[in-house]
Amino acid sequence: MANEKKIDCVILGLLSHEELTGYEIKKRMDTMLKYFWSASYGSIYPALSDLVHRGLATKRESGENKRNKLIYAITDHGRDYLKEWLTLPVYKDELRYETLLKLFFGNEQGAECAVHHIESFEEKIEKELPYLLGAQEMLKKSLNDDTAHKYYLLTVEFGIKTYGAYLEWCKEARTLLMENGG
Amino acid sequence: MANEKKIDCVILGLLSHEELTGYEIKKRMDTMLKYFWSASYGSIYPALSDLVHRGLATKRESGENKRNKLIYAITDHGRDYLKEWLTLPVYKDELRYETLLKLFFGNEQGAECAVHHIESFEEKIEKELPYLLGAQEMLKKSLNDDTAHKYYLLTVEFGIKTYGAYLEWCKEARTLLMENGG
DNA sequence: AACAAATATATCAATATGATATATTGTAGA
DNA sequence: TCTACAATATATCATATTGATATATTTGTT
Repeated sequence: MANEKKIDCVILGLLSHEELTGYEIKKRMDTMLKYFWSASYGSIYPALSDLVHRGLATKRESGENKRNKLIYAITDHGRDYLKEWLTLPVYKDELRYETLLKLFFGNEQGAECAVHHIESFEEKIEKELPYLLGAQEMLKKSLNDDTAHKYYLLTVEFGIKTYGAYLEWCKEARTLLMENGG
Repeated sequence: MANEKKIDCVILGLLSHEELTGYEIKKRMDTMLKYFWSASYGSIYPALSDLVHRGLATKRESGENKRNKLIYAITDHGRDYLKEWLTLPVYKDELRYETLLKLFFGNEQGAECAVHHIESFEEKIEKELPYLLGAQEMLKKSLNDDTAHKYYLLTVEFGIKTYGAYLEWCKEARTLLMENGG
């Protein structure tokens, strides 16, 4: 077992907290994990089928409606798999910032264009930061309710720290670009 | 023109600075861009062929050896393409940190395991930071030699700022995990 | 001359994205 | 009650990319 499909691990991780549908898994990722991970439906649904196939998760239909929700739960086997993955060394931490890419090649278009990208980046960060601060406050209060909260808090504080650094950098970068000509 | 293949844009960006072989392109990415972007040979070589096919780059053989290097250069058409992409709004900035993922689900294995991942992360950052600081110093000195250096410096300083924030966070995170039990 | 390391190109199965199609459920307002 | 819209929910697929690997050449070292 080395270099597992990441999507399997994220899904099992989320299922280790609670039973979820594919749609809910996507929502969890787009809110709680969005600061350091993402995935598309195109990987989630096939992965769920595969996990059930391999006995790492179970699928059951909920309710008695026309079209039932498909609710997935982790199995003991799945939990073992997750636990093993958690102990393995991290394979890769990766940044994929298009903003930085456009900036690196910024000389081709000039300072005005670069400053504009930095401003957009800044706005996006400033918009998201309050949610992280809110989450931090809530998690700090409920730290004793659930031992898992400590781990959520850690990742939220990672977001807050890095976002703070981003905002500092934005200011300095704009200054550098606008001095002598712009 | 919207949502271009990123690999095309990175390659054209690098070729806008200088003529390069596929191998050299990969090396540039693994050194200069590694703090915010990466790509594999499996995307670089097919993309180069495609760029030539579309008239955005040219390919020529170098030297008179048995097996010649294939040197690629950007065309005017390619430069126009790059310039247009640079003005378009950023589509996506994305973090993909397996360390944070393992931390988020860390409750499943406990504090000791989580602390270990943080320490590994910390070591990796501490090892890379000196290179960034070295690059910063060099670029600051040669800022007047080439107008592009200002843009390189910007991305290097982004790396330095965020790495600083990471190290601060690592300390705090370890403290949080180790207090009352560990 | 022998050998290792770096240079260089290429391919491909496995993986993931981004877009889209489709249908249902909940709900707010007319 | 009807209706329209948003949210919920599952699914698929062409396209993009990775990670691994194969292969060969050139350069540097002993």
